[in-house]
Amino acid sequence: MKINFTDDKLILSELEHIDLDKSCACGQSFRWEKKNGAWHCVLSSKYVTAAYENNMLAIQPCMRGEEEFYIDYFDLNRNYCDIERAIAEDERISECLKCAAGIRVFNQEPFETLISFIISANNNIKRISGIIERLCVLAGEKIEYAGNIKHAFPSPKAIATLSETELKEIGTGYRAPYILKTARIIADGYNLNGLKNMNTESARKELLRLPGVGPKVADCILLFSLGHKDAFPIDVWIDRALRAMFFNSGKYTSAEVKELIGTLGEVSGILQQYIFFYARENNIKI
DNA sequence: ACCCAGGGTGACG
DNA sequence: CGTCACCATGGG
Repeated sequence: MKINFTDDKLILSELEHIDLDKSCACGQSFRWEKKNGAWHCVLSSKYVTAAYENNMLAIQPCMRGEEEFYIDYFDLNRNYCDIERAIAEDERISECLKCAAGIRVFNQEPFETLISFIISANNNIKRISGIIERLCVLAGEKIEYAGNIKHAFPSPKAIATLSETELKEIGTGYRAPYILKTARIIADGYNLNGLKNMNTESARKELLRLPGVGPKVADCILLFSLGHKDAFPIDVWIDRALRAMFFNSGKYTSAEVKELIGTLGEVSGILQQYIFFYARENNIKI
């Protein structure tokens, strides 16, 4: 990877193949928005745009000294060639590469990921995105850049001080009390970042104590924001994919799937993203 | 009208 | 430990 700057633009070149469109739209993050050729988002209270062309990733605005944040966010220090080679060599999942090659698992902000995936429960990606956008408009700081306006994801305190009625009015439904209770716990000083330094199982047990966080949501938070790439979220799509690809379209026990995930290695959660993308792209049904 | 979506909770065995 | 009704909402 080569790092260059022109004015307020960071240009990363000599990257392995990365598919920014798939990565931003695959359902790991709900806030990236594509506007005339570039992806727009607010990360750590800053407006940012990202565009990929000619094998170069351009991030703007980004000043010298800020590049490490984005290199980490897009997981650019990880060798995805090795990961895709491992997938290619596993006949059970190699098919996923046809459509999912280039996917990257972002390293997102823990609180935003926590609340976002509480909202995701028994919901669909389009509606999740809409709810989160309304939540940001309702309680997030307005951020402007070059004539563009977006709202930052609200702080724990900003959500904790909302009313349950306000949360229901933006479409959160029965999840409103979960969002409120969990935001209050975080605003009260709970150290989410501390979970990065624990082993995956311990961090998972901690997350499961938060209202609205069950096994699947916990695994998403671990994988997408706490650096635990061995967390393997199983939603309805992955459930179908696992049955189709590993269990001859039949049922599996928790012990069997745990064993399977173990065989997929230390970054099984990243492989999960390739499988998830494939399952949705092909609308697999059992 | 019915089914589904990046499921969690609580009750019950 | 596993199962299951119930939970809001909007799109297919």
